[in-house]
Amino acid sequence: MITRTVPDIVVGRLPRYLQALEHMYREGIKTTSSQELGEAIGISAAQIRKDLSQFGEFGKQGTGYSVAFLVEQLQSILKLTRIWDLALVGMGDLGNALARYQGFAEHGFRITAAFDNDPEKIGKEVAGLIIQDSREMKRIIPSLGIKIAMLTVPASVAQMVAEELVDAGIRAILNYAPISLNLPDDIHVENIDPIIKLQHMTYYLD
Amino acid sequence: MITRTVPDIVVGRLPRYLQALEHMYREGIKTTSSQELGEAIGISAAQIRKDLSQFGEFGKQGTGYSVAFLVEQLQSILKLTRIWDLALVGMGDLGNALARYQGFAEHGFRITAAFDNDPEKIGKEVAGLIIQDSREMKRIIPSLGIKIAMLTVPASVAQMVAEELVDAGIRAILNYAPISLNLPDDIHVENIDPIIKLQHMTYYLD
DNA sequence: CATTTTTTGTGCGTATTTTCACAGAAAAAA
DNA sequence: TTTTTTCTGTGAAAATACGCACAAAAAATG
Ligand SMILES: NC(=O)c1ccc[n+]([C@@H]2O[C@H](COP(=O)([O-])OP(=O)(O)OC[C@H]3O[C@@H](n4cnc5c(N)ncnc54)[C@H](O)[C@@H]3O)[C@@H](O)[C@H]2O)c1
Ligand SMILES: NC(=O)c1ccc[n+]([C@@H]2O[C@H](COP(=O)([O-])OP(=O)(O)OC[C@H]3O[C@@H](n4cnc5c(N)ncnc54)[C@H](O)[C@@H]3O)[C@@H](O)[C@H]2O)c1
Repeated sequence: MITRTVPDIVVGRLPRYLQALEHMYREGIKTTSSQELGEAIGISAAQIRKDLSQFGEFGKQGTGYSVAFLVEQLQSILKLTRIWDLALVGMGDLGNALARYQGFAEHGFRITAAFDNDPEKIGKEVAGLIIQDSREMKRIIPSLGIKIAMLTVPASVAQMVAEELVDAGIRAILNYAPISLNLPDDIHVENIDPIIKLQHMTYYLD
Repeated sequence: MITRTVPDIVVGRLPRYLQALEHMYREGIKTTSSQELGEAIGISAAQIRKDLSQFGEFGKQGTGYSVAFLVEQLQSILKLTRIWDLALVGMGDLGNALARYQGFAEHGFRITAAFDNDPEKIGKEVAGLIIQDSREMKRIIPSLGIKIAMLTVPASVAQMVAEELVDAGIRAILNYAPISLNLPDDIHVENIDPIIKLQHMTYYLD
């Protein structure tokens, strides 16, 4: 049996399935179908079944899927059955909002270290975290085994700071700076940029 | 001449081209090529040329593209040659960070109205905006001609508030709540959700 | 117990998206 | 001027992604 590598576009949809399923779980819904799940998130039922079939058989004909079981399976596929430590770099307005956001902890992501290079900010506490000097990243990040960073520094320094993060052993970066980072191929970068999203939407407006 | 409708996936890449080109412009770079632009953002040169060819011929053989001219053209295609007014709904941590973010204004997006339903917050000022009662959305939004909203309320009320926004004449929503909104097909919704992005990345990590 | 209904997993055809590769235009070099 | 180099725009090919439609399994109904 050959283990075909799963397309990234499929992997990218799994968290959306998981989000909807966890919502159903909280609502007390025990069972769902590809049809119902698809309607909830605007994806065709066939697509969902095809995507899931990449990883195994999780449903029962005539019945559909057990919500709790499918949540478990998706968490396992996405490696969410452990706690992931995060580094947060750049404690300005956005960094502070992220530090206080409860959603990360609720989903097994723990912000374990916060960094800035502003002497005024270093040493201050935010949401139970002491802001540390970003010159210490290379020492602290490996010592805590952190593999994922959220980058909320100004665009002008984002590339440089990203390189420092990679140097410190970071393997994945969630980049909020409005610039595309140029990093080695084995570093996973995802971008969050509201301007890009707004510009996408204006195309369709008058 | 048939005006083939441009694939959404192509439209979605244009803001990224624009971002990189504006960066080049600020750096004083006058001319670029599909090759160079592609390397800057990690997209193949052929892809960029194909995408642009959907809208016209913007380059010169042997020379490439004038950065300033291509910026102008992309802005025009994406309808960015005007100011877009935005409504910001939900003035918690994230809403406040967004209200203070300068990037919107720098790109022609003006947050014109901010709403919340918390009596403690209504009337307060944030970044020059007076927070208004969200019960007034239906009156205020049309009166200011606002078509785009950023939604930063708790997930539990996001669907309801989104429907109120549509009712108030909003045509496009940038949704930060971790839930998929169910709205009429002609409303453009884009989601920003860091958890979804992190869960995508963990798949590739050990 | 037989029949009908529901719903999965998937083979296969279709549609969409990406890449290739090259003619031709402009610029640079000879 | 002629030749060489550079780089676009685009058909055609290749690769990827999507969706239909159905056998098979389970549950519900009669
Ligand atoms: N605020 C928002 O809502 C928002 C929204 C979208 C994107 N962004 C982007 O996110 C980033 C941060 O935005 P912000 O509004 O919080 O900006 P900000 O200026 O408030 O914060 C940036 C922080 O980064 C720190 N910093 C600067 N250089 C550093 C370095 N070399 N190492 C470590 N820390 C450093 C600064 O001291 C500051 O605390 C920017 O790139 C911005 O474009 C912000
Ligand atoms: N804070 C973050 O960094 C962050 C990151 C990602 C996503 N989010 C999401 O963004 C949303 C807001 O996050 P937050 O941390 O700012 O939460 P928050 O609780 O600080 O703010 C929510 C705000 O919405 C207001 N609100 C509640 N019901 C409302 C209604 N019916 N009409 C108008 N306003 C209403 C509240 O009064 C509050 O001011 C949440 O859905 C959250 O999951 C937040």
